[in-house]
Amino acid sequence: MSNETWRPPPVLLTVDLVILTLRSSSLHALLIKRGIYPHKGEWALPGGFIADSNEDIFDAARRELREEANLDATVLHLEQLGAYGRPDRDPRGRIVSVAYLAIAPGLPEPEAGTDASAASWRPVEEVFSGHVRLAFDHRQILDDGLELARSKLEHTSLATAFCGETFTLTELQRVYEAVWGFELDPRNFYRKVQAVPGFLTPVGPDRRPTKGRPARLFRAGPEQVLRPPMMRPVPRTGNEKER
Amino acid sequence: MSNETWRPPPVLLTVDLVILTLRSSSLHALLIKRGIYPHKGEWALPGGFIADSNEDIFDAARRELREEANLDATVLHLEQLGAYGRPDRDPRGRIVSVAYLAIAPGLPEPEAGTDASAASWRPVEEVFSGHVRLAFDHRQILDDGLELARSKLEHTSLATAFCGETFTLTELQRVYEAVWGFELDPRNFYRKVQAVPGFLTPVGPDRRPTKGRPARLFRAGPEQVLRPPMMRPVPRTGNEKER
DNA sequence: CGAATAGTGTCTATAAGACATTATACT
DNA sequence: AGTATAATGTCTTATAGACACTATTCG
Repeated sequence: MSNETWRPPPVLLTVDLVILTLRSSSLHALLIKRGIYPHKGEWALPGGFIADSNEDIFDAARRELREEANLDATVLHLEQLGAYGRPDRDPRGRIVSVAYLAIAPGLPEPEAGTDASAASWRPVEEVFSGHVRLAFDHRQILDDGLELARSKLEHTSLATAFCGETFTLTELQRVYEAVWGFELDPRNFYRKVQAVPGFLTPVGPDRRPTKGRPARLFRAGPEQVLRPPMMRPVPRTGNEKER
Repeated sequence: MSNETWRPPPVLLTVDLVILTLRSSSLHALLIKRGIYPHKGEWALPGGFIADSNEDIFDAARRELREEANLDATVLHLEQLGAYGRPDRDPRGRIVSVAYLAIAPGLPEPEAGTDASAASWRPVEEVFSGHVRLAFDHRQILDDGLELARSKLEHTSLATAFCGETFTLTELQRVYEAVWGFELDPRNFYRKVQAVPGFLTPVGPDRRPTKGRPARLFRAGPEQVLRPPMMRPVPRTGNEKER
């Protein structure tokens, strides 16, 4: 169907980042206010073009994470979400974006990056139920990133990526509650996380002081895959009382 | 970091397809023997460049599915696997591939496509345990596609995409067994699929004749998400008797 | 001692795993 | 009748969900 002289059309490649973290027990995503032409002034996911033809896409994601969010990718969870390539997604031309999901523990205040006039952690609940408009197809990407995070919380140890090096059971429970949007029973949560081999490793005799009884500390265990899984309480998607 | 005149480097975009089907109760993938330069003569996933700057990536996957595998994408399950963009993955230059996973029911014999000197369904077991070399990073892509299929069999109705319009419980069980590589107990399988609301819809009084008692027929039900999930018997990954 | 938070047990319902028998068709 | 395959029940074990009390620290 193609002849000998046909050459495939070149495209430009960007990476976009869905960076999630917990701030005061609620889920936040890092957004930037665009400082340049397409969608200038609108909120968008941090990201940018690959730097040169030899830059690996994953490396580009790490670089953007550092440049735009001032986060060290070597200690962060970072995984690919997918490629977004609708032909009309960017007015500048054919630009395909490879999106990454990053999970950050702490709360380093964001810095405005190169192309951003502002960067800030926004509650995802506000972005969705409120009416924050996102540039390009970034709403879709954020949505997909959230669903991936929600899903991976069930059967992987991803939740620990939201926590620091060590954490308490209550902190871990807050992660599940914030990402899933459900309150969990602390007694059942306690029983379930303890029952998964390799999920959590107790840390010495140290305890974290609180207003009440000090809490035991844990760190992420060796197991990446949770069996049995931590299942989400209710529906995953819409209708299920039917049939 | 970039100055005003800097322009991002263009890349070329391909789509590659992991097409899975069942042939005589064992899992097969469609592979082509490359007929042109890079890795000529080696086995590879079907795929090709996007046709022009206005072609949507998903449409390109559908097109390749038709051109290279003679399959009608409108009735097939087709979903994105991810983007593969290691800088050295293709000797022709910077070529990023967006991989798709396709699930086909029937057994239409493949046709050699444009750039392929041969196309054939190969048992995936042979590709992995045997030593079929795959071109580019296609082994990785096939691996990822397989794992996605295995995983989605657990909590979605993807298994029905391997079957025709209507199917028997035994046929559906063969899908799970072939993809997971485990034999399942027919009695427990029967109980579990029946217990998931919306998974299967019985089809009239029709039965499929066999050598023994004729089997009831079902079609895929309305529910895409399986609750409770059909969980894989053993380990998902390596070590779990520890701790 | 009272307030605050952590840590744990028990009972019940639902789902999983192992296992054997009955049903319907064909020859 | 014999063979082949489908359909289904029961018992036991594991996990999930609901729920309430005890433990440790601080002021």
